[in-house]
Amino acid sequence: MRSVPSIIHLDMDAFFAAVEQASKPSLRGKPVIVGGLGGRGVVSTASYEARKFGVHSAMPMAQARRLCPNAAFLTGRFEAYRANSEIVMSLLRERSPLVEPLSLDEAFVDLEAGPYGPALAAATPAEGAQLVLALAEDLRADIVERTGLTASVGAAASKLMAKIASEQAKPDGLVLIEPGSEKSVLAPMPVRALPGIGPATEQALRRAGLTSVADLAEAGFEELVGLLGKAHGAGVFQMALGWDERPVVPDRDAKSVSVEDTFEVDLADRDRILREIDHLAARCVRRLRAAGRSGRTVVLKVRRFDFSTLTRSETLGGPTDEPEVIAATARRLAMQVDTTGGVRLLGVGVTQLADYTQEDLFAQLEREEKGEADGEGEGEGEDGTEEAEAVPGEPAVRRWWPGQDVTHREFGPGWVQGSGVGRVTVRFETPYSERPGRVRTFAVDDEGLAASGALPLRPPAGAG
DNA sequence: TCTGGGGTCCTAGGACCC
DNA sequence: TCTGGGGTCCTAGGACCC
Repeated sequence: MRSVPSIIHLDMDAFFAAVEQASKPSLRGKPVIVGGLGGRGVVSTASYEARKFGVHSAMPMAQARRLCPNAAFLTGRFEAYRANSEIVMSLLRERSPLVEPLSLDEAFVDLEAGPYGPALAAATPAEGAQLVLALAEDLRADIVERTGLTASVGAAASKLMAKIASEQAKPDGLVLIEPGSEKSVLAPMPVRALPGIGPATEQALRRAGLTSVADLAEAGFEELVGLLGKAHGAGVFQMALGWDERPVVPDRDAKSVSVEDTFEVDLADRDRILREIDHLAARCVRRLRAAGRSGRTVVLKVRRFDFSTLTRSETLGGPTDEPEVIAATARRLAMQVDTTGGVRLLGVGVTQLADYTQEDLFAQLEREEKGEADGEGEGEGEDGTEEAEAVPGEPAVRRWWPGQDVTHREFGPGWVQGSGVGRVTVRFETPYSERPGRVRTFAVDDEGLAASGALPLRPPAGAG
């Protein structure tokens, strides 16, 4: 392993919630909870103010509301998260071409491959560590300057230790783990501190009397492989010794594309289930095509009323991106599963992706014979969000969701605080407002009110 | 008001092939 | 008529991560 801690792991602090607080001045310093707001939603991200009340990711939203009733509860605005993620990733790429994003808010960077690589290679370990610290602080400052958001950074000689270090650095911090000190840093930690050890593995290890990383290192390769299986056991043993040679790999191609929906009320009706599968297949295809890819194996996922989950898959003769083919395959798979008692979730996915779209000749031929147009629409917007189901003979009712960006003809840009009983409440403020904005209430069908896009967190250059 | 959505990797059995 | 042994593909499920 290298002698200079030139691998960094960057993790944005409470990313989704932080973007909301930066976008909405009235929420700064207040508990903010982002996630699914329906009856079956869970918390995606809680701001640090909300975490003080015990709210955390993956917690059922109903429980979060009980713990922290005065928080702002918002649905995700992925457009805004993606835009800020791209700014952060571009700042990372200025430091090295070897950037490996793990999600919108997390990435590894190998500084040795970047402009400071030669300096790092020539430095003594002590000088190298100082240089990495300076580079990391510079990066964190750039991120604040460009987005107003804070990031935590870990630096080490391996991905494993860089990730452990960034965890220690949270929030808004920087931690460097000296090369050579890996084993002693890890030893006192609980086994759950190692990435890849979740609740099930923790339990298996606990039953064998292993609770700390030191216990794992002492147990040895043979015992861990016996407890956890070949691959996992070997991996856990290496991690316990602080040994990790995995390279930072940029631009990994996705291996699957899938969409799924949990329904507010379990679905019992077979026809309704088949219609939902058609919707999901159409959404899945839209994502597939946007990525310029096609897939050979179609996967149907069903979660039943009792939360038991199963998948059924079918591999086709060749890759396809035809909505009709994917929908028909998923429907066929659905006919094989017992749905009595109701279905809580349905999902449609595609794997065995082909590098780029190879036209499915059979489906194309079939389509030409029938003279069909492309399967568009499906009652959803371009971004895949669902629109209210159209009811013939009735005007469409507009839906407003908490957190949503809007503009009003008279009052300008703002965001939806809440809506109900025919009213929608809007707070008029932008990321650049110096004070919390004013609140006004409108009829849900107010003609002056319209949905709008997310504003950048920093005013565009030249816009004052 | 119990438990989202989008992924990755691994295991294991049976089919199939040489 | 006491059994072969790999390698690869397909399918299903499970653990884990953010």
